[in-house]
Amino acid sequence: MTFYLTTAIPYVNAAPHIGFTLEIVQADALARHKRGRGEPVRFLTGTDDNSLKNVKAAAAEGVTVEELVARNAALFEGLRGPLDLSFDDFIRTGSDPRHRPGVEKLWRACEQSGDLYKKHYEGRYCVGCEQFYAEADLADGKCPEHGVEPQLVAEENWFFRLSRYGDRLKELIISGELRVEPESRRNEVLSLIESGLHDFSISRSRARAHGWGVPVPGDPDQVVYVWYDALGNYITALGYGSEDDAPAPDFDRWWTEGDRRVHVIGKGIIRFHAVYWPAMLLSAGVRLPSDIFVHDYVTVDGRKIGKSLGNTVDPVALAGTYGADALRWWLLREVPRVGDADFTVERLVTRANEDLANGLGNLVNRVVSMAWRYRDGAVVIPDTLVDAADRAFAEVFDALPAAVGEAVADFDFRAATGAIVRAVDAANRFVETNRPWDLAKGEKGGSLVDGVRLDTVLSLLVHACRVLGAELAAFTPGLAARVAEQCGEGTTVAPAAPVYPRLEVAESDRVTAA
RNA sequence: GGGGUGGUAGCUCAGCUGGUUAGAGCAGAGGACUCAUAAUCCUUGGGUCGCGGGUUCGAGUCCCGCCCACCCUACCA
Repeated sequence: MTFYLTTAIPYVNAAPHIGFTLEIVQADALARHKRGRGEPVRFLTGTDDNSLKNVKAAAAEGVTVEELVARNAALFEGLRGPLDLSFDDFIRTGSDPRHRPGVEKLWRACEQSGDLYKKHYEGRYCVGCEQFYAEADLADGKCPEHGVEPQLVAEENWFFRLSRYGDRLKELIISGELRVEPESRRNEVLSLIESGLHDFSISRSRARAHGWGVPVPGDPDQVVYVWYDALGNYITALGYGSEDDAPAPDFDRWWTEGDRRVHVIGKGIIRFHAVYWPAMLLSAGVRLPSDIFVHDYVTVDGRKIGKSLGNTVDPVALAGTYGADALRWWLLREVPRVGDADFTVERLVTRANEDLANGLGNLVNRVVSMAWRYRDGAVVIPDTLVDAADRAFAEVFDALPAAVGEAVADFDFRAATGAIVRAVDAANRFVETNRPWDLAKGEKGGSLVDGVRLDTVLSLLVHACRVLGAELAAFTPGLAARVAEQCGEGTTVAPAAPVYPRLEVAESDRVTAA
């Protein structure tokens, strides 16, 4: 079963923050998990260069848009190493040559379906905000943000007949052909559709876009609305629209004929992904995504992330201090399925120490150490398990891959990582109840039974650690690799060495009590 | 204004279609062990399940109203 996974493409008016990190790590965990199961995976991320917010940010900094976009896009792409990401492809809507032809093709396809039309539009536009305001949103007729009276802008724009597609979208979502997760988000989308869909504007005047963006095919005075443009990245990255209908094998394989086409997005952009985008594809005669997984937001120290709030957390610095595994683990283990999650360095450190250092790390260390101390690193695997408790223990690890797989299939990372932690706990308990050190003493005292028993117990534990290493690979790749390496395979284990030392809150991160 | 989500032990959260004395982890208290990263294991205290009504033999779980937090959205009255 093929999996094509995407993140949303963030606009790059600033460096990446921890909020986007959640999204890309979730997508990465999905990608790694499926690859680990032997499924063909293609994982795309990228940047939205064409947003007007980029234009605004560049102006504020006094640099050209190209410069600003290139610089920040590099920062997003640069998350790869520090966060241990495995995306196969990275698209930039501005500079990537494959994008623009695809957007043009998509436009023409919608046009041919008769879904595009030009309409006169009038509204109160605040130049500072770069957006239109409804009368009701104005304070004393002035922009609430800038305190300036918005100018009355009247222009012709292209519109998309979204109103045509409500029924079909509803049907697709109800039938599950277009899956929206979690369920509460699905219901939200359905009620949004039921409340009535209105055509939406998909172009801006060239002047208002400051000449930035993709010109409308056949109407150079207009620029394609950034959302219409940006959403297209999911297929233009696969070669849709490349070189005047040259063959696009990737597009065929991963999209048209692919099994799963999964978008991972944040709650703020559901309407675009679950309504606008599918409608655009229906219009263009292109297949729809199969899954849209929606996550909520990360707050920091109890507050929404914002540059003006001064509480942005640099994920690269965080990964540098505490490691990619710790950051990934927190994002996947502690962020709830529904509801925002509050990030603090203390929580990151505590979670990593409890689960990874004290739990798994210590387990691996004690097991491998005993294998060396009592057996010189050799593992003797018993033919059959006669003891019921042994069988029950082995069953925990036989069942673990399926349990993790099901949780991941539900996009429930918390449940997936939780299942792993419970297995770790079971293994630590198994050590305590069997007390290998006592068995070793008994063996030394001449008990053959104790010797055999020791082999059995150690082999069960080594096997457990190997399974844990494999299941952890999607979530904490670095740690998982060390576990796998140390636990070896077959009848030997590598020398013992801590796979995950405890973390401490860095001096610079210590919050002074307010 | 409309729609939505959340409000469960000090903290972070589980609790599917209503059903025995409401759960887990962490933190707190006590104990055990020594293979291990002062790690692990066992025991234990702690909750008016936001508030107020209602339906029911029975509600954290359904219905109504309200409060708080957040999200999306809106010129119709």
